Amino acid sequence: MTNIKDLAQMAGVSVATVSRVINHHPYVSEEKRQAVLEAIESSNYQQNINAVHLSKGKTRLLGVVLPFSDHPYFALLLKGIANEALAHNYKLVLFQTSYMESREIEALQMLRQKQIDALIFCSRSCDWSTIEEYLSFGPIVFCENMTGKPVSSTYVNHYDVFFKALNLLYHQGHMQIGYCIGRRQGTNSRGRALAYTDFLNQYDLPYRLDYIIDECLYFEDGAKVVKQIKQMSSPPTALLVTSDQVAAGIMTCCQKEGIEIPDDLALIGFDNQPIAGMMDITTIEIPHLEIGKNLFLQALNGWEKAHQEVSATFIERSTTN
Amino acid sequence: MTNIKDLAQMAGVSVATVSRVINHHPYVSEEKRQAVLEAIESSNYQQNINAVHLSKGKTRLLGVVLPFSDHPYFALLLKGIANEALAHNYKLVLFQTSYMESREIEALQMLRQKQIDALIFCSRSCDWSTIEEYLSFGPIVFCENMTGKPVSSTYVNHYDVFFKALNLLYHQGHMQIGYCIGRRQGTNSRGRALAYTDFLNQYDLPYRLDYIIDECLYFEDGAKVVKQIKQMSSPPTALLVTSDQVAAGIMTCCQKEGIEIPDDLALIGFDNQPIAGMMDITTIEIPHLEIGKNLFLQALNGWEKAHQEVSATFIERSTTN
DNA sequence: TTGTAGGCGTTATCAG
DNA sequence: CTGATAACGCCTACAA
Repeated sequence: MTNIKDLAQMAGVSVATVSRVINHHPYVSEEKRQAVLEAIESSNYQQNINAVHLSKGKTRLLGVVLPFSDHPYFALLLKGIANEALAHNYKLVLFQTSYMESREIEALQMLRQKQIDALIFCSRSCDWSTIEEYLSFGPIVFCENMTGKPVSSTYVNHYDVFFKALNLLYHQGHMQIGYCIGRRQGTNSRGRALAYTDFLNQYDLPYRLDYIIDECLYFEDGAKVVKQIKQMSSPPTALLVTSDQVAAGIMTCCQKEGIEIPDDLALIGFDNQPIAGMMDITTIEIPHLEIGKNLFLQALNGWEKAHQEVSATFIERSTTN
Repeated sequence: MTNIKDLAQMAGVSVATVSRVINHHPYVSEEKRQAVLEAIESSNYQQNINAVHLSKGKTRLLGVVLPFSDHPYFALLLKGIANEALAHNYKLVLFQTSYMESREIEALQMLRQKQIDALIFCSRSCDWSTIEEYLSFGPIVFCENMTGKPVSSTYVNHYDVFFKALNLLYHQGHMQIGYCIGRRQGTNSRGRALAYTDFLNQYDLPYRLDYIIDECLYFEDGAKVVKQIKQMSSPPTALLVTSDQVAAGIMTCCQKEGIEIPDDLALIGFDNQPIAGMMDITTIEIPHLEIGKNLFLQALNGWEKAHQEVSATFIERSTTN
């Protein structure tokens, strides 16, 4: 492997000059520049990026923490981040955590050790106190409302969105509304849970534990939901489903089981994924790509803390009355 | 940021000794070890990983090239790789290419610049001649049959699998068989195309261009397929669909359109994804996780070239006769 | 415009 | 067992 020292010798200049032409610095005579360029060409020179990293203290590597990449929500977030990273010549290091705290800590460690310049948490399991220990090692940004904390965040106000959706169903005549969610933990899920209880209180509706169905992530989870509903003596007449995939699965199963949609069961999905369009599912669109883009930019400008709320759009289709 | 020089001073030893205890080398007196450990503790020392990389010439970073991560096939491959990477304390750098050659080349460049130790191509667009230029910079492994080339590969014999599936359909009485595929390019797709034409020739069946439907990747693409089929004067009676997601989409649309499955249209999916189980779709199981694991191991043991064929399993369910 | 030399933080070799 | 010291390859004052 030839290095800049070799190049310097070949071109009859100093290493500094070689470095200058490599990094497109001004103040290099055209003559020497050509000599260096020629040396690079003929020697098949390749910069050792690790040396650059060591010297500069930066890697142009950005960490992305997410539980799994095969769920459309995270896959789209990832795509949004990746697009912007590409534009800024950054690469992504992926941390698939399965919600395991230990893997999140691995990511934080890499930040601490300077192997990545910044870190994006698309979702997290660890406490804020854990995060706090690593704040000084580089920018850490979040896809959940972190207002008040000394970090940046881009998020959807899930409380609001949920509350509005519930109200909408209520005004369509539904008194028995349930919801399906991926997991109960997490800021976003808790925001939704709060909206749900607040909604129930507002209209003096009973809180029914079995109206909340969790671990709903994929299409096939729709089967589980329908099965559970069928066993209820007084099933919900409407369901808020936090993923269009699951909503589609529910719809498919309902057809088999003879449950009419929306008459027997109204459905509101989330994300406005293509599958929702195809199956004509009422849904709430979340601008994943935009969120991903913003997360990246916040990570890039780590010093200026900001909290950006993005809005969701209601898209009415045939699964609501 | 304190470094090992500082530690050495604090502990009253040399940097070499500090390095030894950090790297758990033998031959360090317990006394000095303790001194160093204390210094590390009190100084909140953190190793600068970039310096280690430069010194060792390795990064414990592995590149993974795939077109998109939101497709179950690639997401599962990725998961398999990630699992094994975790076990070996490697991290993954993701290259989402959208089949763009330029991004594949970025990945190859990172290998050349030693920012990653090895590279896995889950799918590729670039020519072998391009790959060839980078062979000397580190292990490159493929998820397609690369027998004869000086690299490692783990793959499914798609020709065989396709041929067998077609024969099965034929012996169930189907003479008009079509197939849906993600894209026409790529070794795997070409293997399937070849199996298809060989099959047709074997039974002297006509080659109908419109029986081959490409760009079928997601559930929602099923709508497109059904629409196309409905327009044909003589539609296929059976369809080989290279993704269960798409097969499920087709099935869903067929129900709407009153097309009976399997009587009007038999369906064989691919991958044995959960959705296939839920919808009782006949499918061909591919051991993605195992393939991912093997790809990782091949990348790790880059010097020994190997080509491993993994087998697929036929799972008969209700979408075939 | 150019070159020298020191620094980035570790690892590893080689004497002792 | 331990410590100098030379790599690793590049960047960048600083001096010329």
